[in-house]
Amino acid sequence: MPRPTKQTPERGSARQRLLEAARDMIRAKGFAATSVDELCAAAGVTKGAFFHHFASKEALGVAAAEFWGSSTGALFAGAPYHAPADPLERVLAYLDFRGLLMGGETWEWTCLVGTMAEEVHQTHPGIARACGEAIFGHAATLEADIALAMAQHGITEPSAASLARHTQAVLQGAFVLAKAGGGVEAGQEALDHLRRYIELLFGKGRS
Amino acid sequence: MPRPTKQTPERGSARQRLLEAARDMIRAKGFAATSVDELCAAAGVTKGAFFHHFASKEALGVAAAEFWGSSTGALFAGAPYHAPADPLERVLAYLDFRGLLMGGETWEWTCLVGTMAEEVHQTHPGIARACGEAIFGHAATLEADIALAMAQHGITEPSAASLARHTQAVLQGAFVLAKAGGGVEAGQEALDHLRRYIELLFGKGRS
DNA sequence: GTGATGATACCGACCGAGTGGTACGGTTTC
DNA sequence: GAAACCGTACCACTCGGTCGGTATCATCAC
Repeated sequence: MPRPTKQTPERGSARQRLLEAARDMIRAKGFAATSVDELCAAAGVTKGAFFHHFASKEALGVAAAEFWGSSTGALFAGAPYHAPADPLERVLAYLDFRGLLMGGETWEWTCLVGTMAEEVHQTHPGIARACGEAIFGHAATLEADIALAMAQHGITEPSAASLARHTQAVLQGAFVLAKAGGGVEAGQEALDHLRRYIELLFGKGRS
Repeated sequence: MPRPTKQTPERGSARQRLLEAARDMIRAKGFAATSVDELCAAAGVTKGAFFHHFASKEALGVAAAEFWGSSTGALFAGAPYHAPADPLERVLAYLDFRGLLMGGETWEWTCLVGTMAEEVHQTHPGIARACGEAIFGHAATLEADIALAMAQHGITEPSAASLARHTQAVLQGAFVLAKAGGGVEAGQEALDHLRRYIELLFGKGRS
């Protein structure tokens, strides 16, 4: 069966399994150190299937970044941090949610596109662009709540877009320090500082 | 001539040139994508020389991380940001200095040990450990000034060590966003937020 | 002074194990 | 039966690493 139905492109197919294997293996070993053969073995497919779905290893990298963007997009869209009525509370709840996500092995809770961007930004511009779209696209989903909170508190100083990007910078930095030996604690610590920064920016109080 | 003199172990020698080539090439292409052959060609040495000085490619990675730690250590020790009499001003001057360092191609001003840690944390624990020592060792050099500033302003909330580590988290995150397409502007933006956080923490004023 | 010894630094051909990628045949689905 | 899907065998090449050999110099017995 090439495609189960027309509207659900590839559910559980070889392509899907390859993307999932790539997501996990690249997070653990990096892009260059992940070989096509290993990927096929992990996904339970043959090399013929790989190069049927992806023109090259680089094309898989781009697809993996896009897959990451859409799957995490769905995760965050359905997350409970959107519940609070107050926009600032929603932003702080987002940070708490990111903290809850930090558990298990390091590669399980760190970011695929951050890792890939750091590694291939010079050698594979196409992959780097896809990674950038995932990161800055996710940052953009925070912008509305931040802008609302700023308007509500009469703040204009750093732009909402800039502050949204900064949350991602801190998270990416937290991942690096965690991998450098800081572990989950380093991640939580960075989140604590980011939360304190935002609380200070918005006058320390709530609502 | 094996060694020019006894007290200067390897000045401009093959080992030194290999470490410098590794510093630049790994920052641009990552550790796994940097081959020993390319490294030798860039350093102008043969493969025999490489494996005379380093037992393996992994050993070179460890040595490169240590080399990065000592060379950047010397750079920051001699930097002008230590001049101000006020400790808080020294901390803020450090951030300004980090901003001044951001220029040219991305790989020229991003961090070797952050890049390597992100890539090899799972596959080469020895390299990851050396990277961690470089990062957290550098953070420790900021701790004294931060502690002094905190005492002077009567602040106890986040520990000086934690805040020092956070500066490095923000910097590493800034590098990731820059590589993901944000460029130098993303780096400067993150530094601006970090500076604002510290100013807010210390009561917005100076001295 | 001289020759033997040994250590350090380096050269470069070579090796087996992978590497990304291809060719092509077969099978399944519409 | 066309097209998508996938399996197998294979290819040229590159990878990290090895190994025998050489060149240079310090040391020291004689």
